[in-house]
Amino acid sequence: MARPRTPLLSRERIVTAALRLIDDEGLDALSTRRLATELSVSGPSLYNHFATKDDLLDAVVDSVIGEVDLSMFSAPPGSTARWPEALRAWARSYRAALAAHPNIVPVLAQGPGRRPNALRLADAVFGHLVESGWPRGQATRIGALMRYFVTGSALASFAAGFPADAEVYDAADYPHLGEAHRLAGHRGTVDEGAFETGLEALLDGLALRFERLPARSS
Amino acid sequence: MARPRTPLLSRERIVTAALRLIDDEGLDALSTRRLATELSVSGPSLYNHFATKDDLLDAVVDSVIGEVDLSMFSAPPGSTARWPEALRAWARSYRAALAAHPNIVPVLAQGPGRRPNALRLADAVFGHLVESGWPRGQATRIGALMRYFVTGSALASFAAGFPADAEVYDAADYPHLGEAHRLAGHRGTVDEGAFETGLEALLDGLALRFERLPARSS
DNA sequence: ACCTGAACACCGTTCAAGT
DNA sequence: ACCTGAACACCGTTCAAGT
Repeated sequence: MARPRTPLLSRERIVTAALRLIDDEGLDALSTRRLATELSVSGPSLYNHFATKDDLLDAVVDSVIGEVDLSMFSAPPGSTARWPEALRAWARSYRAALAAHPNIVPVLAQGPGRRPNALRLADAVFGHLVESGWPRGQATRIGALMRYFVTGSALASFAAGFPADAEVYDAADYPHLGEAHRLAGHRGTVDEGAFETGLEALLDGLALRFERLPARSS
Repeated sequence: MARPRTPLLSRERIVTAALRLIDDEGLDALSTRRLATELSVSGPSLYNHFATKDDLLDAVVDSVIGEVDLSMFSAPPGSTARWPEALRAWARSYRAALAAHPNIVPVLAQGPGRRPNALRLADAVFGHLVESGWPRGQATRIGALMRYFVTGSALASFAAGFPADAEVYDAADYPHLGEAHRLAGHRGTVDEGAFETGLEALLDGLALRFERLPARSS
């Protein structure tokens, strides 16, 4: 065929197909050749749009991060003590975006790198915390620890991590896990409950620290 | 050569070499052929000791989990309100074990599966919380959320995730990240500080919930 | 500029053959 | 039981060739 008069591929079409493949069959299922087949082109065609497979993965990751709502960080001025509400709403949106694509979370958890949406996210959180009265050092730490918690919670279902067959949990070896085989059945509620409990505990703990902050000038 | 009179390989030798390869060069550098070369045998030899590469990875992961200290959960009886101290000590040991081998954390974060050390860990945490007075449902959630936080914090350095070259952080795009290029220089202290802040906030938040629990009979 | 087939250096895994 | 070389069906990526 050689060059068609209207391009067969675009970065967007490739990213969409790659994400679907990862969602449906896991990160290991994404090979350049397989993806090309899915798009009805030959393998090397992809290299006209992305320099390497890693570059392509970066674009997939950033498209997922782009789904995270950041609007709560540009609230009207004067609402300075609203940071816990903003953080709560953001954490839920962040988790929802990642949990929709759990297979790609290990890639994304490596940090913002040069991905624009990831950098925008970090900027919005940090900026909001500083404007709310947190010292810059503390704001950095809070951004980090929130990312730890959210990515950890989206990385894999806690409940689904336990095998569903009861005979795994020999009472002699694991005296307290007798009911663990039932976890997989409740995976949605267990993970949701753990996330919400952890989020509220974190926000409460941070609020205690915020109250102890020396008075600020503003 | 064929079968030597004293075996060239053992599961332990293979696991040790695999972990070193992963630590030194990353998860992608671990191939069965490369690992075999490192061990001075031919590729297929490994299949006498592990059924698949995934089985081998499972063994590597479990050897890392085996380093986590669980002794704080078998404290003398009567110390029922000691769960925050136990959780704190455990979380630090857990994080230290994972942070020593960050490249394998994505694999390990998928859940305990059938790995004995991972199941032992889950059993110890859950058992201790229940014996301390937490309802079983809450104990499950706390085990989950602590794993979220610890694996998230060990998965990747927050600080190292930001590029060290200042020109990435265009002030027009990211108004608050002007100093972010310095993060990589402080990666140890930033990540340590974020982990400790988050851990204490979580424990404080959980303690508030523990106090609100209806009185228990015992 | 954008696609192709051929080619290179890799993979994980199977299997018959050797001791 | 435990190792070997040969083989199979895959990889990511490069490159010359086509329009």
